[in-house]
Formats: sequence, structure tokens, C-alpha cells
Amino acid sequence: MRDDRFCQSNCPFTRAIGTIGNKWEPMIINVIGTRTMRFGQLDAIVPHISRKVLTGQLKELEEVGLLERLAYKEIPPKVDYKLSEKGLAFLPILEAINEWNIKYEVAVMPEETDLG
Amino acid sequence: MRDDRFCQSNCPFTRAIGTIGNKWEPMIINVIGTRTMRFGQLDAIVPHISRKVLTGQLKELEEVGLLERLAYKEIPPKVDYKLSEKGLAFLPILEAINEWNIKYEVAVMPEETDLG
DNA sequence: AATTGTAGTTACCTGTTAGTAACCAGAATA
DNA sequence: TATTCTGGTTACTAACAGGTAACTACAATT
Repeated sequence: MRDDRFCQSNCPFTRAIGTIGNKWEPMIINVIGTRTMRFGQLDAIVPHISRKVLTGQLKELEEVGLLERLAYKEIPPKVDYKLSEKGLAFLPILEAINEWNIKYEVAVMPEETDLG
Repeated sequence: MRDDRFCQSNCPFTRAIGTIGNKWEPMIINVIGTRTMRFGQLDAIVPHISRKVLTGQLKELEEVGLLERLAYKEIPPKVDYKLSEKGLAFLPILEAINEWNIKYEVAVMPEETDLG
């Protein structure tokens, strides 16, 4: 998922896009937010994601230092995921994207309004 | 490039990621910035992009209303691209990503410093 | 002895994205 | 007459992403 050519650029912006410039990582970061979540929860909540892709993305997020993984030595296994400081610092950006979209998105359906 | 499942979500954030959640569109938007640019310039400046991908992405950006395309009826052809209001409003987000990355990116090379 | 629960992993197969190189129009220039 | 210039398009191919379903470990429960 990560683009190595981008990540090896000498431009920090290009490198940033090389790591978070895809759909899954922002989605996962946004879903976790300030919470601590387990694998099964993420699998259930992140829209449209499959187990396989989820594990891969979680690994990448951990490698890049956005995510902390805490595995308890229990059976059945239990693993907690939470954002690192870097990951938390990314949340306001995702919130800005959300607001930007709400403000500028062209209406897909010309919604009828009951509200006058 | 756009993810239709995401774009049909009833969550605005998910829809936003469905359109700009990829590497090419942020890169192109960032390169254009507040300037007006021609196809050939973009082809030369956007890192690693091929003509084919560039045309495709420019079309998508136009469809989503981030980009304005102005084709002059000349030969040889001349086409200007510039960001729409929506596109311009996205620039601060890209700048925030840049700053976030500069602040939190783990050094790839353990840089020696001459600066004490 | 069989089932449940969790967090993955694996194999197999399909679909999408990307790269490359050749090609186009049609006026202006050499 | 051949070449140049620009903004694409097209065909072919390689690489990658993603979906599905089956499988693992091992303790606790039924």
C-alpha cells in the first residue's frame, strides 16, 4: 500500500503522501480516534475492510509509528490498538477533511427538504 | 482511482476519503497550488506520474469539482488547469499534512549534525 | 470429545492500477 | 515536404491490491 518511490523523495510532503496517501490508513485512524480498540472491533467497524487487508494496514500503521499495538499473553488472544502521539496529531487533519467535504461536496441526490 | 463504495457511504468523511484518499490527487492539487498550469508542466513536475495516469486524474479532479480546465481553441493545443474554490480550500489541509510530517516523521537516516 | 472465542495467516483467484511506447490532429516553421 | 509543437488516446502488458474461505493455536466451557 505504501509507495516506496514517494517515501524516498526528498520532499517531506511527497513522503507524507507516500505513507498516508491511501484510503485505508485515514479510515482506520479516524475510526480509532482517541479510543483503544481491539482487532475484532476494527474488523466490524471499519467500512468495507476485510480481515486480510486490516491486518496489513495495522502493521503498516505500526511501522510508520502512527499506531501502538499491545498484545496480551492470553488465550484466546487479545490485542489492543491505540494511536500514538503522531497518530493523535493526525486526527485534526482528518477532522478538517471532514468539514471541508461537508462544506464543498456537491449533493449527489438533490435532496428534498421537509424543513422549508 | 475513486472508490465508489466509499463515495456512496452516508458518512461524509468516508465519502471524502473515497475521492481524495489516494496519492495522485493530493500530489496534483499540491503541485498546482494557487498557480495556473498547463498539461505539459504538470507532466514534468508531478513526481513519478505518467501521461496516462495524469490525464485520468485530471479528469477525476475536474469531475469532483476540485479543478477547472480551460481549453483554448488553438493549434498546437493549449489547456490551462487551476484549482476551483473547493480545490483552493483543500490547500491548507495539504499544508497541515506537510507540517505534521515534518514534525513527526522518524528520521530515515540518523542525520549527523554539524550544528552542535 | 466437541465447541467456542480471538487474532491472525495462507492459498488461490480476480480486478484494478500503472508503465511503456506508438499514434493522432493540424497549423506553423524550416 | 518534413519536422515541431501540445494535449491527449490507445493497445498491450506487468504489477499490485483485494476478496473469499479455510486454517491455526490453545485454554475454557459444554
